[in-house]
Amino acid sequence: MRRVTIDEVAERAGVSVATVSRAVRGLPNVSPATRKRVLQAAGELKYRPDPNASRLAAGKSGVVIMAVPTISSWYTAQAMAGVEAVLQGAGIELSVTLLSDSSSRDRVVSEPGLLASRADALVLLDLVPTTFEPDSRFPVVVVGDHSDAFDSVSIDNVHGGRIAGEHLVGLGHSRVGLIAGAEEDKFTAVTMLRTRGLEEALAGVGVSLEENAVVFGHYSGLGGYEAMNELLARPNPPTAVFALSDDMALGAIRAATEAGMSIPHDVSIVGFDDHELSFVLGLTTVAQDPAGLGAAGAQMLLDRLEGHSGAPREAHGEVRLIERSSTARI
Amino acid sequence: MRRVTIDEVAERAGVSVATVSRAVRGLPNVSPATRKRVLQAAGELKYRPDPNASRLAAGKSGVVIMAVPTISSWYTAQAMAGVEAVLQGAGIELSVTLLSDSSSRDRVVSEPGLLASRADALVLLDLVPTTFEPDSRFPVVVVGDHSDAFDSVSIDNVHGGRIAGEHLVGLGHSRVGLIAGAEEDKFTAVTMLRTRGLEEALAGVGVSLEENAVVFGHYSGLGGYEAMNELLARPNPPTAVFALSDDMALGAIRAATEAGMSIPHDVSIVGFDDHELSFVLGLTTVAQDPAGLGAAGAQMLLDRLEGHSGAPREAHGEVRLIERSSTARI
DNA sequence: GTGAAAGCGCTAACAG
DNA sequence: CTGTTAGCGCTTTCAC
Repeated sequence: MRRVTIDEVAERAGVSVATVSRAVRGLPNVSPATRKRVLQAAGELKYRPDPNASRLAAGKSGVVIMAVPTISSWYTAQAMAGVEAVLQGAGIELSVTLLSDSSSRDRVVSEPGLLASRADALVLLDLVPTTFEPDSRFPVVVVGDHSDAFDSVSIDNVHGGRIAGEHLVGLGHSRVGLIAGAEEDKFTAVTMLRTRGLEEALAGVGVSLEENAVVFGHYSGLGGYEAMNELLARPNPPTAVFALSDDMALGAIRAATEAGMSIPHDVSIVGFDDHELSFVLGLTTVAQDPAGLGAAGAQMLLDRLEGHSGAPREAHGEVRLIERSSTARI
Repeated sequence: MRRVTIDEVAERAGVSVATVSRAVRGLPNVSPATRKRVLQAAGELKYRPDPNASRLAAGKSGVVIMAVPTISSWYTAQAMAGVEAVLQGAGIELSVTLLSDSSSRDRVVSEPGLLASRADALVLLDLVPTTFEPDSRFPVVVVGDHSDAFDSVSIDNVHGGRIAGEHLVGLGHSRVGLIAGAEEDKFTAVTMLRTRGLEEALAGVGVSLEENAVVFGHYSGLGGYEAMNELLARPNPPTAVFALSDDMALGAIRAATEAGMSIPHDVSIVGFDDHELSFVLGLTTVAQDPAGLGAAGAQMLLDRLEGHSGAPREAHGEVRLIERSSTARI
């Protein structure tokens, strides 16, 4: 597997390395005959340009890094798939970096430039840089959250929370519980925004979200299960529960069922995400499309890489309520 | 963000570039005082080595590529997380390549060397190379499947299928249905092996898996849902169903419930994976740990990268049956 | 349309 | 312990 170099191809084709370089990259200024000869030689030798050499010489890396807070969630996987799809189409490599602990997140958030040495551009999932100044030579896009300084693509989380709340309110519920994400959610405003949306909906009918009707489920199924158990143990349990992710909602359903309640008869549950199992399990939920967000973000990056400059752009993904069988009139 | 080069750091620290190179990489043969001075200068200048230059000069890329058949499944996400964790610990980048269509899979499977130009090593998820010859200079590890030619780490799928089958048989079931993966599963033997395990268990009590008790669910929740509906529409529906993934099992549960059946009373269901929601939803399943597989595979790669040579090694992950509430005596 | 030559920024002997 | 000196393989002016 010794590397076949451009020199060998040049020699075999009887041309200079410069010509080989042009020919294999499809650049102009190569006669059809020469190009054919070069391509043939390259093929016979199984020549593959060394990406590192190319990038070094060309002054760019051909790699974009995607930094994610966690890798094994439905949301992350979807977003990655979306990013990967458009990047692959552009011949760019996707490198994934996990920022699992908050110290590594802090580091990237305050100094995204650290990653600049490893790639041409950066996509941040649910993370927004604080002190970093935009630099036209190092495009950064924020997916899943909003940023004033960088390109970003996100959903309207307040609206998402609101439609969930309105749905519940519309069904006559006034005592609604909230299963929020993680308490130490410092870098994403998601929990906060969705909560605000819910509160707005409740306020519309003169109800407020009680302090002790909020529990945290850490965006996991198990977390949602435990959170629901807590909720049900309260003196005056809610008649409806809004979980900020489908995983948590499903856990909540389980808890309610085990407690002998039937859904939606005894308690209504709304989730957020619309991941595949939600359909299958009949969960009413606020649907979003993280793969679409990722794809849109990657596209913005590509534009920047192609020289597009200008003010930070902002795109928004859709959210909509999908009514299934986990909610009902009280 | 013009690149700060090693020369500038060298000049500022009053040493040669070679010394800077050693110092920043933590190599020996640099006096503490000098190292300190260099690091300081580097810090002030915000120097970051150009990865492409480093890789080119060093003759290696510091990148390993992981090729996956799909990116947005629980299994893949878990495996990626495992790989990423150990690679990150070794300062190696993880680049992900999606091989979504079978032609791209074909290409990689028959010529993994194509990816060799982009990385130091390759981890293949559920894909095993056919014609490619191992090359000590380009380590390849297969995760999730077995290979004679390469290092591999997998689970005993036959055993997994067997314990699921034995569990069902032990509960008195003899008419069991199978929800298998995708029909066009050419490159992974997973479906085949688990099926064989089930058949062995059934054979133990003189029963055989009937042809028309097998349907395909494409490893998705929706697929499992539809597959279960098919199964239930048959003349003599099974009293127990083994789904080759939890996603499909959960879909199957939904289908059965909708059909007015209660689980496990009317029909028992066993899944495979033990992903988080399975616990939450009380699914009896064959547990496996793809993150562990990924981590083990990455470790093997690291060993190879450090010069370990020798025959292909083979590691196995555990599988075990977790009994919950979706199965019962007939 | 094609070639010669000068690097891209860094690492790795080899001296000292 | 530190500096010198070749390249790594490719791209890119600038001549021809």
